[in-house]
Amino acid sequence: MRPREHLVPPDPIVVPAPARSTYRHGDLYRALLDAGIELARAGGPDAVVLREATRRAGVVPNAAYRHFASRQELLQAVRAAAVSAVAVAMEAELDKVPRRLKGAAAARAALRAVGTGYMRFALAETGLFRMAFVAPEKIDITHEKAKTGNTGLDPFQLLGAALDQMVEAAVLTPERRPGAEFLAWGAVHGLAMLTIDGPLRGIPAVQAEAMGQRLLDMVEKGI
Amino acid sequence: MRPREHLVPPDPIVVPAPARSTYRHGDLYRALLDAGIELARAGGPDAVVLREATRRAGVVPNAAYRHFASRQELLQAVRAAAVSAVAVAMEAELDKVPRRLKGAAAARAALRAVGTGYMRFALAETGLFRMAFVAPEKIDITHEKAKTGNTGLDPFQLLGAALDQMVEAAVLTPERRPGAEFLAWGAVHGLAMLTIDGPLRGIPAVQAEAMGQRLLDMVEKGI
DNA sequence: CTGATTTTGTGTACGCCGTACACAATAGAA
DNA sequence: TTCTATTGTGTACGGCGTACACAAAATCAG
Repeated sequence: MRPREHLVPPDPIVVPAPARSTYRHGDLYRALLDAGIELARAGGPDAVVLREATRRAGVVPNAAYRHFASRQELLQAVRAAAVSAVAVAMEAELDKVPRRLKGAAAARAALRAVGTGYMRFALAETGLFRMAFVAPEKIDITHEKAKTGNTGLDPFQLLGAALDQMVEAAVLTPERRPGAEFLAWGAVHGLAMLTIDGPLRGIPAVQAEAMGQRLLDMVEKGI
Repeated sequence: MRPREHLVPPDPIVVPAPARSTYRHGDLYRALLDAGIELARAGGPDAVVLREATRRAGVVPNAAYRHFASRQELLQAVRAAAVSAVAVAMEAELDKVPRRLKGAAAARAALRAVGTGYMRFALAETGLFRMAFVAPEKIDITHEKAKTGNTGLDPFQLLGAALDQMVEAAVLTPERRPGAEFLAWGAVHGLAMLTIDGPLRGIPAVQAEAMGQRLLDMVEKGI
């Protein structure tokens, strides 16, 4: 828990206050989560301000504490939603893989789809992407349902499945399989970071895409 | 500029107050920068709290504004120092490369040294590493002197030099050279992030090292 | 050397944040 | 219906970044 700059409320104009009639809100948990997601989408993890979320839900700041023990807990919930969105983006790319592809070609295409989905999500939803992969408080490799896409798999599992497929198709030897997700994930993740935050920031989407494909070539060849 | 949690001062016990005798501090800029570096080392970017830095320098909060226009500007200075430290870590690995190696072997060893230095720094100085590569406010690919190591090169330039060496040694074809730093950097950076913040966090140093070398194999083979 | 000027640190103040604690309004159970 | 657990409110605190007016000391003009 560290302090942070003070700020004009993240978005003071939009969503002034829903104006509640009943004393009870109805679904404050959801409202706060949604507000948090919206804030994260617009400005990444730092923009997820508890007070602003309650403001948008039309409720007093402390009301949040009936549903989240702390800001950190709200952040975790938003994070889970962001991770889930990444999974959905991957699944979208996987769906584009032609069904007619078999064996090695299909396996390669699947791995590429997973990587491409990841990269595209990073570019299209930068705030949520950053939210998804900030340092969690505690190590949670737990595959909670809140983090999955439509297939019920989270991003890590989707990647693992693609790699398994490569082993089956004999594109990847079984000895190289253990830990391979970290090589692939790491490579793609790093490039994504360079593109959204680092020296590659602001390059045209076409070039970013090209660089992404080139990196996937490298992974495919070198993994 | 987003808010952040409030906190017990990052380290309330240590460094209570140097207790100044003269009205002027002497070198407040340096003192604040050093305090900032110390804070970053201990807790990453979020731990760099302007008020705490002034506290450690034994000065009133606003005094900082005579040397930094904002907290953000202090952060930038700390960041430059962190980047410089990364360069030094890379140079340390480069120095270990046996002088007798020539041509291809030397080039490969240099690239590996750069990557290894990066990874090791990430593990050994996590706070500074995070500081070095947080999203800068503005794109600054500027190679300022504050960011270089002992050779006068910053991390990016050290990597570039290693890749140039690979082209000279004909390990890397000239067509593949442009943009190659982003592939290599991205891959290593991503793995570093997974290791310090992601699912690989907390794994024994030996395993982390092994994974790093495996990733460098992949880069070497696939770039 | 002396007085004016510039630099650098101080004091006070504001609004924002996360959050603790006591209290009020309501919904659901008995 | 009354009792009780839940959920939202009011008030308050301390920490943060930072604006503005002021004070001390170093620097410079004469």
